[in-house]
Amino acid sequence: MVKVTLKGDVVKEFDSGITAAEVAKSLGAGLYKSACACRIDGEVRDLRTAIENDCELEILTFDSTDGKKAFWHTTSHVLAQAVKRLFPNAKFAIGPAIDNGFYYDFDVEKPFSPDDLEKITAEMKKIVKEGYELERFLLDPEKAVELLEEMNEPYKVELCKEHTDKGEPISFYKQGEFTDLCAGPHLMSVAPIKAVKLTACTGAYWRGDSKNAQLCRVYGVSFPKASQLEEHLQKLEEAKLRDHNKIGRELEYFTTVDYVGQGLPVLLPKGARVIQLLQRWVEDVEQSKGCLLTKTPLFAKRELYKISGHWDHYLDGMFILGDPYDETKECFALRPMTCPFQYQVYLNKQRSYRDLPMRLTETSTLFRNEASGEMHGLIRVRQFTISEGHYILRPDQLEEEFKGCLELAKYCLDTVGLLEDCTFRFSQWDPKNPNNKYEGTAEQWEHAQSVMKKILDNIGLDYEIGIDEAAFYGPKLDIQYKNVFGKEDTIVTIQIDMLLAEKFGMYYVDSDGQKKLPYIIHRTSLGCYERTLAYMLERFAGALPMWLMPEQVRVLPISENLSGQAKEVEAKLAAAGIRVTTDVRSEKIGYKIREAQLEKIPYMLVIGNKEIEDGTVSVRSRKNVNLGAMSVDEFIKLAKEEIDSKKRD
RNA sequence: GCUGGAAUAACUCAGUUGGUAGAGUACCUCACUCGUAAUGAGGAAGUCGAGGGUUCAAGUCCCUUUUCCAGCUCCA
Repeated sequence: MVKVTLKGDVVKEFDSGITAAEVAKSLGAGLYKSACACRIDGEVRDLRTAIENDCELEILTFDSTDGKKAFWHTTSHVLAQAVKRLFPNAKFAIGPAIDNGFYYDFDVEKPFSPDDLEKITAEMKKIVKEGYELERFLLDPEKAVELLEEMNEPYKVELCKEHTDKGEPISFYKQGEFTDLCAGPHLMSVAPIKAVKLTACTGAYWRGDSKNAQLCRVYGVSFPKASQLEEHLQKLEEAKLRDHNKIGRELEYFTTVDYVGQGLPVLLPKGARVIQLLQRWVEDVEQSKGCLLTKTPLFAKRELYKISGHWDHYLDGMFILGDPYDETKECFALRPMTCPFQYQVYLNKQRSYRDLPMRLTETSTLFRNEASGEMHGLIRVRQFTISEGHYILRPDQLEEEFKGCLELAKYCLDTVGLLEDCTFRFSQWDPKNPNNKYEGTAEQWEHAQSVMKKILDNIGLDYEIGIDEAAFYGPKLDIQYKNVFGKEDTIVTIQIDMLLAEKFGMYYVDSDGQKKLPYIIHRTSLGCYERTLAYMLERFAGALPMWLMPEQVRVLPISENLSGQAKEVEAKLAAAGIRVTTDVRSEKIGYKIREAQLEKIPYMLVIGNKEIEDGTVSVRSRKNVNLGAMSVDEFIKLAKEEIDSKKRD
């Protein structure tokens, strides 16, 4: 007998060797029916797992993350089965569950067309109806490779061979005529997959390496109920309504022009104004934290980048002015980073340990020649402006200054409303990086990373580790943000650099009279303004916090002949420092309100004969709330409070 | 850079097997002077992204190219 501890610390006894599925069945037919996988002593397992020792057992349904994953993973097998039936020559790569569904990579002669996807979906539905049970079986590594070779699956053979040296048996899952190499866990049967949608068909490189063959990746999502699928698709549609690339254009924050070029958005007055407001605020915050503002050139001779290492590591990413390979002529490059420029400020004269830390910051426009497929709205562009700082410091100051940088970034992100959705990534080097990406020795890297780890752990920060995500000169703490499509990018980065100071000969004279190399922190406090604006537009669906709105208040006279009085109100507000306009057109009040609402204007002040008699304004907020009549002074007080507090929804 | 999708009026989109361009909104004019998300009438507006080709005839078919979108790779 085994003792199984269930949810709520309920302990039940079963015969040894009972499967998790049978335990679920004993607990209730409903639970058994909806069970997707289980967790045994904290580890996610297959429902077929036999229980031979006392353990804690949790039955995972579709409501749990891991239950969903098993469900979606099984759906990816159904997808593969359908593809095999319709396209017998397709070769299979991998087909995992992801955060919002699943995908499967196929090697096919021609990528699937939308038409093909429909046919595949129909075949999947057929397979689900056929209701196959999944069977799991184990093979010795050699036998497993043999089977996969027999099946003529070269990618699977390659995957399998990686595990053969461990000597452990290799697991397979079989449903009907279809067998796949797979670690699981999986559903007991394909029958519960009632609703399936294949959402996209794109290219993806084998093993994520662009040097390898490009495969055809089919994305999809599935649910136990059709209504859940509909709800899911509805949510995706709603998310798209927040897409900055859509509303940023509609609300006239930015536009793009064919003949200007890719990745070169044109900021319209509203977008330019928000960025101006952000920049002024960030510069003030930074200076209040002891930062010194610099203004350095936007481009420099090739020689500067040779010292910094950018010429060797980043040439493809730079815009070059001149022939990079003609050493007899002057050649310039637009700057992709500020570091080597800002170091010149430090190098301007001899520095003492007393001068450190020296916190340099700049509102810095950068140029990066991104590959043509990379550009995306305001999130990924070829020219952007970032608050970029370099703190030059003694080793003993590293921890405190690093913490200061993190506090600054968190403060900035919190103020603009993005912090709560951020995640942290400790980006480390990969000694096995095949492209010789990293400068410095293994010792230097291990040292820098262990120092950074200690600092992060002391702070108690919850972070993920990103291998091979470091900068070429050092490890990073990246603050990550997801856009409305779930794609993650870095919004803020703080980096520890123990290499570049030496390259530039940046010394300080220490208290013992010796010349020593400083450490450098590369940091941004709010990231680049274009990207931050994009995320804010998505986060607030265009209704930015009032302190950043280009137009904060609109005065709406009920009829055209009251525009004189309305203009007086406008002047009063403007004098109080509020950004305000008046809609003097001869339109109905409902029409004017509708327009102001669609433009997300925080407050609308309606003025009719009644208000003029009472000396008041009728205040309506963009949250569709009528706040009633109040005096202009009262409203100014209310508005100023909201602006000064940088309040956000 | 790679894979797939797209580009028609300022915007959102329709346009059948190839037969010569259409709606709503916005804009302009006029009337209305209005009470919390769309007043009515009229008008103007398109080299169908660009270039080439097939054809008696191309928005529609083919090729090239630019830009936009999703994904991969890369990256703030």
